[in-house]
Amino acid sequence: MVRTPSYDENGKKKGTWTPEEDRKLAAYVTKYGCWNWRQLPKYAGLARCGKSCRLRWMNYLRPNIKRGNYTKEEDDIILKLHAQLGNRWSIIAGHLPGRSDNEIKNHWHTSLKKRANHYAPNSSDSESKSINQDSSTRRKSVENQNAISPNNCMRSYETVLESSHMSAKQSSSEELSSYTTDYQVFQEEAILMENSGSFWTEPFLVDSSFSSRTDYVVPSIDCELVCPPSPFIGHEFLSSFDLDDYNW
DNA sequence: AATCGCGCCAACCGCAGAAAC
DNA sequence: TGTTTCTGCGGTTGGCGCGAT
Repeated sequence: MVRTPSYDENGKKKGTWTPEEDRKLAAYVTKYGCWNWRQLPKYAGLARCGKSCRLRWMNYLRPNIKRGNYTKEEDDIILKLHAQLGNRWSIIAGHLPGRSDNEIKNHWHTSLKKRANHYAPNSSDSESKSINQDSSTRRKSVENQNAISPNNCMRSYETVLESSHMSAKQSSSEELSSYTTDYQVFQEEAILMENSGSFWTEPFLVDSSFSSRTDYVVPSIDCELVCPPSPFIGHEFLSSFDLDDYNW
Protein backbone atom coordinates (compact mmCIF):
# COMPACT_ATOMS: atom_id res chain seq x y z
CA MET A 1 0.00 0.00 0.00
CA VAL A 2 2.90 2.28 0.64
CA ARG A 3 5.83 2.84 -1.61
CA THR A 4 9.36 2.46 -0.42
CA PRO A 5 10.94 5.88 0.02
CA SER A 6 13.59 6.60 -2.59
CA TYR A 7 15.25 9.51 -4.36
CA ASP A 8 15.22 10.35 -8.04
CA GLU A 9 18.18 11.64 -10.05
CA ASN A 10 17.45 15.20 -8.93
CA GLY A 11 17.54 14.27 -5.28
CA LYS A 12 13.79 14.60 -4.98
CA LYS A 13 12.23 12.20 -2.53
CA LYS A 14 9.67 9.71 -3.79
CA GLY A 15 7.41 7.24 -2.08
CA THR A 16 5.42 7.36 1.09
CA TRP A 17 4.90 10.66 2.79
CA THR A 18 5.99 10.91 6.40
CA PRO A 19 3.89 12.66 9.06
CA GLU A 20 6.55 15.35 9.24
CA GLU A 21 6.31 16.01 5.49
CA ASP A 22 2.54 16.11 5.75
CA ARG A 23 2.79 18.63 8.55
CA LYS A 24 5.11 20.85 6.57
CA LEU A 25 2.99 20.75 3.45
CA ALA A 26 -0.27 21.30 5.29
CA ALA A 27 1.22 24.12 7.30
CA TYR A 28 2.63 25.86 4.26
CA VAL A 29 -0.40 25.52 2.00
CA THR A 30 -2.76 26.55 4.75
CA LYS A 31 -0.72 29.59 5.51
CA TYR A 32 0.38 30.72 2.06
CA GLY A 33 -1.85 28.87 -0.41
CA CYS A 34 -0.69 26.98 -3.47
CA TRP A 35 0.74 29.90 -5.42
CA ASN A 36 3.12 27.71 -7.43
CA TRP A 37 3.29 23.99 -6.93
CA ARG A 38 6.67 23.71 -8.58
CA GLN A 39 8.29 26.25 -6.28
CA LEU A 40 6.25 25.37 -3.23
CA PRO A 41 8.27 22.40 -1.94
CA LYS A 42 11.39 24.52 -1.88
CA TYR A 43 9.75 27.16 0.29
CA ALA A 44 7.96 24.59 2.41
CA GLY A 45 11.23 22.83 3.16
CA LEU A 46 10.28 19.66 1.34
CA ALA A 47 12.55 17.53 -0.85
CA ARG A 48 9.63 16.63 -3.08
CA CYS A 49 8.60 17.57 -6.58
CA GLY A 50 5.69 19.94 -6.95
CA LYS A 51 3.55 17.32 -8.55
CA SER A 52 3.94 15.05 -5.60
CA CYS A 53 3.05 17.86 -3.22
CA ARG A 54 -0.03 18.76 -5.20
CA LEU A 55 -1.20 15.17 -5.30
CA ARG A 56 -0.65 14.72 -1.59
CA TRP A 57 -2.56 17.87 -0.80
CA MET A 58 -5.44 17.20 -3.16
CA ASN A 59 -5.91 13.55 -2.21
CA TYR A 60 -5.05 13.52 1.44
CA LEU A 61 -4.35 16.76 3.24
CA ARG A 62 -6.82 19.31 1.98
CA PRO A 63 -9.58 20.38 4.35
CA ASN A 64 -12.90 18.51 4.49
CA ILE A 65 -11.52 15.54 2.61
CA LYS A 66 -13.65 12.46 3.17
CA ARG A 67 -11.99 9.09 3.35
CA GLY A 68 -13.42 5.60 2.97
CA ASN A 69 -16.96 4.48 3.78
CA TYR A 70 -18.79 5.45 0.63
CA THR A 71 -22.51 5.84 1.16
CA LYS A 72 -25.02 4.20 -1.12
CA GLU A 73 -25.92 7.64 -2.44
CA GLU A 74 -22.32 8.33 -3.33
CA ASP A 75 -22.00 4.97 -5.05
CA ASP A 76 -25.15 5.64 -7.03
CA ILE A 77 -23.89 9.03 -8.12
CA ILE A 78 -20.60 7.54 -9.26
CA LEU A 79 -22.32 4.74 -11.14
CA LYS A 80 -24.72 7.13 -12.79
CA LEU A 81 -22.08 9.66 -13.77
CA HIS A 82 -19.68 7.02 -14.97
CA ALA A 83 -22.37 5.63 -17.24
CA GLN A 84 -22.81 9.12 -18.67
CA LEU A 85 -19.24 10.39 -18.72
CA GLY A 86 -16.93 7.40 -18.71
CA ASN A 87 -13.64 7.71 -16.85
CA ARG A 88 -13.99 11.44 -16.24
CA TRP A 89 -12.94 11.11 -12.64
CA SER A 90 -12.31 14.75 -11.98
CA ILE A 91 -15.80 15.66 -13.18
CA ILE A 92 -17.34 12.85 -11.16
CA ALA A 93 -15.36 13.98 -8.14
CA GLY A 94 -16.85 17.42 -8.63
CA HIS A 95 -20.24 15.97 -7.82
CA LEU A 96 -19.00 14.42 -4.60
CA PRO A 97 -17.66 17.17 -2.35
CA GLY A 98 -14.80 15.96 -0.23
CA ARG A 99 -13.89 13.09 -2.52
CA SER A 100 -10.81 13.21 -4.71
CA ASP A 101 -10.70 11.96 -8.28
CA ASN A 102 -7.98 9.52 -7.31
CA GLU A 103 -10.02 8.05 -4.53
CA ILE A 104 -13.11 7.73 -6.69
CA LYS A 105 -11.03 6.11 -9.40
CA ASN A 106 -9.69 3.59 -6.89
CA HIS A 107 -13.15 2.97 -5.49
CA TRP A 108 -14.45 2.36 -8.98
CA HIS A 109 -11.77 -0.16 -9.84
CA THR A 110 -12.01 -1.98 -6.53
CA SER A 111 -15.73 -2.26 -6.03
CA LEU A 112 -18.05 -0.29 -8.26
CA LYS A 113 -16.77 -1.76 -11.50
CA LYS A 114 -18.19 -5.11 -10.52
CA ARG A 115 -21.49 -3.56 -9.60
CA ALA A 116 -21.58 -1.68 -12.87
CA ASN A 117 -21.01 -4.88 -14.78
CA HIS A 118 -23.66 -6.56 -12.71
CA TYR A 119 -26.22 -3.89 -13.42
CA ALA A 120 -25.29 -3.63 -17.09
CA PRO A 121 -24.04 -7.08 -18.13
CA ASN A 122 -24.25 -6.15 -21.81
CA SER A 123 -21.96 -3.23 -21.43
CA SER A 124 -18.53 -4.11 -22.71
CA ASP A 125 -15.07 -2.67 -22.42
CA SER A 126 -15.33 -1.56 -25.99
CA GLU A 127 -18.31 0.56 -25.10
CA SER A 128 -16.45 1.98 -22.20
CA LYS A 129 -13.53 2.70 -24.43
CA SER A 130 -15.71 4.42 -26.97
CA ILE A 131 -16.95 6.68 -24.22
CA ASN A 132 -13.42 7.45 -23.24
CA GLN A 133 -12.09 7.89 -26.72
CA ASP A 134 -13.66 11.30 -27.04
CA SER A 135 -12.97 12.13 -23.44
CA SER A 136 -10.22 14.51 -24.34
CA THR A 137 -12.58 16.40 -26.58
CA ARG A 138 -15.22 16.47 -23.90
CA ARG A 139 -12.67 17.43 -21.31
CA LYS A 140 -11.69 20.43 -23.32
CA SER A 141 -15.24 21.58 -23.85
CA VAL A 142 -16.16 21.12 -20.22
CA GLU A 143 -13.12 23.05 -19.12
CA ASN A 144 -14.01 25.81 -21.52
CA GLN A 145 -17.51 25.91 -20.14
CA ASN A 146 -16.22 26.20 -16.66
CA ALA A 147 -13.58 28.72 -17.66
CA ILE A 148 -11.66 28.16 -14.47
CA SER A 149 -7.97 28.78 -14.70
CA PRO A 150 -5.87 26.09 -13.09
CA ASN A 151 -3.88 28.86 -11.54
CA ASN A 152 -6.88 30.08 -9.66
CA CYS A 153 -6.12 27.49 -7.05
CA MET A 154 -4.68 30.05 -4.71
CA ARG A 155 -6.13 29.08 -1.43
CA SER A 156 -6.80 25.82 0.20
CA TYR A 157 -10.46 26.45 0.81
CA GLU A 158 -10.96 27.67 -2.70
CA THR A 159 -9.42 24.43 -3.83
CA VAL A 160 -11.89 22.47 -1.80
CA LEU A 161 -14.77 24.30 -3.31
CA GLU A 162 -13.44 24.45 -6.79
CA SER A 163 -14.57 21.01 -7.79
CA SER A 164 -18.04 21.11 -6.38
CA HIS A 165 -18.68 24.66 -7.43
CA MET A 166 -17.32 24.00 -10.88
CA SER A 167 -19.48 20.99 -11.38
CA ALA A 168 -22.51 22.87 -10.24
CA LYS A 169 -22.19 25.05 -13.29
CA GLN A 170 -22.77 22.12 -15.53
CA SER A 171 -25.33 20.34 -13.45
CA SER A 172 -29.07 20.37 -13.49
CA SER A 173 -30.87 23.15 -11.74
CA GLU A 174 -31.70 20.89 -8.79
CA GLU A 175 -28.08 19.94 -8.39
CA LEU A 176 -27.11 23.53 -8.81
CA SER A 177 -29.25 24.54 -5.89
CA SER A 178 -27.69 21.90 -3.66
CA TYR A 179 -24.21 22.97 -4.55
CA THR A 180 -25.15 26.56 -4.10
CA THR A 181 -26.08 25.64 -0.58
CA ASP A 182 -22.69 24.02 -0.13
CA TYR A 183 -21.06 27.14 -1.40
CA GLN A 184 -23.03 29.27 1.02
CA VAL A 185 -21.91 27.05 3.86
CA PHE A 186 -18.36 27.42 2.66
CA GLN A 187 -18.67 31.18 2.51
CA GLU A 188 -20.00 31.24 6.04
CA GLU A 189 -17.06 29.14 7.16
CA ALA A 190 -14.75 31.47 5.30
CA ILE A 191 -16.20 34.47 7.09
CA LEU A 192 -15.74 32.71 10.40
CA MET A 193 -12.14 31.95 9.59
CA GLU A 194 -11.54 35.47 8.40
CA ASN A 195 -12.91 36.86 11.62
CA SER A 196 -10.69 34.58 13.60
CA GLY A 197 -7.57 35.85 11.92
CA SER A 198 -6.82 32.89 9.72
CA PHE A 199 -4.69 32.52 6.63
CA TRP A 200 -7.10 34.68 4.65
CA THR A 201 -5.26 37.61 6.02
CA GLU A 202 -1.81 36.16 5.52
CA PRO A 203 0.71 37.68 3.14
CA PHE A 204 0.80 36.41 -0.46
CA LEU A 205 -2.92 35.86 -0.44
CA VAL A 206 -5.27 38.19 -2.15
CA ASP A 207 -8.94 38.67 -2.74
CA SER A 208 -10.83 35.84 -4.37
CA SER A 209 -12.03 38.08 -7.18
CA PHE A 210 -8.78 38.00 -9.09
CA SER A 211 -8.52 35.67 -12.03
CA SER A 212 -5.08 36.06 -13.55
CA ARG A 213 -1.91 34.61 -12.11
CA THR A 214 -0.25 37.95 -12.65
CA ASP A 215 -2.74 39.63 -10.38
CA TYR A 216 -1.56 38.21 -7.13
CA VAL A 217 1.57 38.64 -5.16
CA VAL A 218 3.87 35.71 -4.80
CA PRO A 219 7.06 35.48 -2.84
CA SER A 220 9.67 36.05 -5.48
CA ILE A 221 13.18 34.72 -5.20
CA ASP A 222 14.46 38.22 -4.57
CA CYS A 223 11.89 38.68 -1.91
CA GLU A 224 13.21 35.62 -0.20
CA LEU A 225 16.02 37.61 1.30
CA VAL A 226 13.62 40.03 2.85
CA CYS A 227 10.57 38.03 3.72
CA PRO A 228 11.06 34.31 3.15
CA PRO A 229 7.71 32.53 3.23
CA SER A 230 9.58 29.59 4.70
CA PRO A 231 11.44 27.23 3.76
CA PHE A 232 11.55 26.98 7.48
CA ILE A 233 8.19 27.71 8.90
CA GLY A 234 8.36 28.44 12.57
CA HIS A 235 8.38 25.41 14.77
CA GLU A 236 5.49 26.77 16.77
CA PHE A 237 3.32 27.02 13.68
CA LEU A 238 4.38 23.64 12.38
CA SER A 239 3.72 21.96 15.65
CA SER A 240 0.14 23.13 15.49
CA PHE A 241 -0.33 20.64 12.67
CA ASP A 242 -0.34 17.48 14.66
CA LEU A 243 -1.55 15.09 12.00
CA ASP A 244 -2.66 12.61 14.60
CA ASP A 245 -5.46 15.03 15.33
CA TYR A 246 -5.73 16.23 11.77
CA ASN A 247 -9.47 16.43 11.34
CA TRP A 248 -10.06 19.08 8.70
C1' DA B 1 3.24 -22.07 10.30
C1' DA B 2 4.26 -20.99 5.67
C1' DT B 3 3.15 -19.11 1.34
C1' DC B 4 0.31 -17.90 -2.20
C1' DG B 5 -2.91 -14.87 -4.46
C1' DC B 6 -5.88 -11.15 -4.49
C1' DG B 7 -7.87 -6.67 -2.89
C1' DC B 8 -6.94 -2.28 -1.93
C1' DC B 9 -5.08 2.31 -2.25
C1' DA B 10 -1.27 5.72 -2.12
C1' DA B 11 1.70 7.45 -5.24
C1' DC B 12 4.08 7.69 -9.73
C1' DC B 13 4.20 8.49 -14.75
C1' DG B 14 3.23 10.41 -19.15
C1' DC B 15 0.51 13.28 -21.70
C1' DA B 16 -2.45 17.28 -23.08
C1' DG B 17 -3.78 21.88 -22.61
C1' DA B 18 -3.31 26.59 -20.97
C1' DA B 19 -0.55 30.34 -19.82
C1' DA B 20 3.58 32.84 -19.99
C1' DC B 21 7.49 34.34 -22.39
C1' DT C 1 4.10 32.61 -33.71
C1' DG C 2 6.90 29.22 -31.67
C1' DT C 3 8.82 27.59 -27.36
C1' DT C 4 8.89 26.83 -22.56
C1' DT C 5 6.78 26.20 -18.18
C1' DC C 6 3.27 24.72 -15.22
C1' DT C 7 -0.89 22.35 -13.95
C1' DG C 8 -4.29 18.83 -14.00
C1' DC C 9 -5.94 14.46 -15.58
C1' DG C 10 -6.25 9.53 -16.25
C1' DG C 11 -3.75 5.22 -16.44
C1' DT C 12 -0.75 2.34 -14.08
C1' DT C 13 2.17 0.39 -10.53
C1' DG C 14 4.24 -0.97 -5.90
C1' DG C 15 3.62 -3.16 -1.96
C1' DC C 16 1.06 -4.01 2.42
C1' DG C 17 -2.77 -6.59 4.56
C1' DC C 18 -5.36 -10.47 4.88
C1' DG C 19 -7.89 -14.51 3.81
C1' DA C 20 -7.47 -19.07 1.63
C1' DT C 21 -5.01 -23.14 1.07
